Amino acid sequence: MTRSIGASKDFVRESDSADHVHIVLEGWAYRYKLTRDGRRQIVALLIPGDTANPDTILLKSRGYGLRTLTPVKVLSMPRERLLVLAEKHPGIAKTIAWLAMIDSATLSQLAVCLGRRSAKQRIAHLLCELSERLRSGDDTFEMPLTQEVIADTLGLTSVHVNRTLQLLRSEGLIEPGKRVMTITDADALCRLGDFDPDYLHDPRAGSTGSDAAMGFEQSNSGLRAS
Amino acid sequence: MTRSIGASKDFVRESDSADHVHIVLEGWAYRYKLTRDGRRQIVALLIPGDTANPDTILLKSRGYGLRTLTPVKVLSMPRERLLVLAEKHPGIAKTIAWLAMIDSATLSQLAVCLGRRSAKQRIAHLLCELSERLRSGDDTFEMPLTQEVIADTLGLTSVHVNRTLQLLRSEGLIEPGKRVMTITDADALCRLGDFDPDYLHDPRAGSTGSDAAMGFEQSNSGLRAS
DNA sequence: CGGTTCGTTGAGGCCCATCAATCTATGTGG
DNA sequence: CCACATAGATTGATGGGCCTCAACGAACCG
Repeated sequence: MTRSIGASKDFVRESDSADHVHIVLEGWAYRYKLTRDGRRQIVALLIPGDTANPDTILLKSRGYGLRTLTPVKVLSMPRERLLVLAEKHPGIAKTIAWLAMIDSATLSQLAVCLGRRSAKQRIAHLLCELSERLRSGDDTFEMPLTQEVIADTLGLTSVHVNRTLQLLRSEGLIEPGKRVMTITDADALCRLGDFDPDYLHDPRAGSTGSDAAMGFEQSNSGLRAS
Repeated sequence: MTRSIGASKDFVRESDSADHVHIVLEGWAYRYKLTRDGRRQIVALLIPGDTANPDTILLKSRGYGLRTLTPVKVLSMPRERLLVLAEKHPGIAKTIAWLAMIDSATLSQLAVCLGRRSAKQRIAHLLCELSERLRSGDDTFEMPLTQEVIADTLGLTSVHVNRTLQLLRSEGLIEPGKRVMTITDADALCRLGDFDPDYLHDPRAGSTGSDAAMGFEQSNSGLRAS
């Protein structure tokens, strides 16, 4: 059920049949889409704990690929088993829906970045988001992202990412290292990137006084069951 | 439970408490997000049948607003009632999850447009998508979209949208009219926009031979119940 | 030690934003 | 019915952010 995969490996291709849901347990990966002319847009960066393809549970989407950045350990579950579980346990069904909704919210944020922010702002926003999601506590965190990966995430070119990173460094906001990023001025970076740290913390709305909601399990990790 | 709203009205603001789910029954609307400096990114165009805020069911997202384009009739349901229904009826729970996943898929497409396509391609893609979603059959359809709305959807300015529309017209691909759009050369437009008509037709994956899946209701409209 | 990936730097140019003005259509009130 | 206001479409001029092409350096690895 769990699988170890090397770095830089496509473990789901666009053409694959979408019959398994994958959860990243260790390492980094990403979800991406390709245009006909070969350009790439990374649609989600996946860190430990993330569900790589939440929509596979109900959709024959097949519209994207999944690729590892580092060596990765994934938990893979057959879609149909999840469907059985979801039917029997409302808590699991709810968790699945919740994952999809988190995905939507994250993608909306990405759309704002891609559509309405400058390169500087996009990078600032991405770094704030990663720092937040990794909960590094420290302002320094491992970031195994190639400049080209950053570019394909933010709709830029690697050349321009390079120059923009240097710009941010020269302004004292960040200090990039090898596979490591240090945020020197978190406040300024958040302001620049128009980053709202709350949008990730969306607690489940279910627990606000509704009897119905109380019937659901409150665990955040309904999919971790073997 | 159903409400009629005039044109160009915010019926949900970013700051509103997110306690109702809205389904568009008639008219056009959109979901949008604002940046701190006042720029706007439209994150979803809503046509009759669309759920305006599927994520509200489980998330206290509140990160976007909803605004009408034309006079609109919406069906609004309290979030908590949907939670109760979802718990009792797996089919409804599944429909809710399904809506969220469709939303993700659509947003992924948008991200590709915003990140990796030229203005010409973005507009071509949008028009192909609208034509498909409206199932107009005909190549002419009502399209109550301001050039500024198109711009805010595609991450452009209205000025550039104007010029690009003229360009597409001069190339014989489209024929814009007042509140109406005619697609003159659908094949060329799809090719230009790299449009895949299948990505919208995602049938539910549940019905492919799984006993578990068969247990779910197959209706596409689990939310239309009063 | 040669190959490969990734980062870095430079020159040049285009796509699209910005600013601003004009024009049209629509509607509104007197 | 006309004067006026407003929203949206159109057009021009200008500039800049980012892309493209290209070359080189640096780190890593078998």
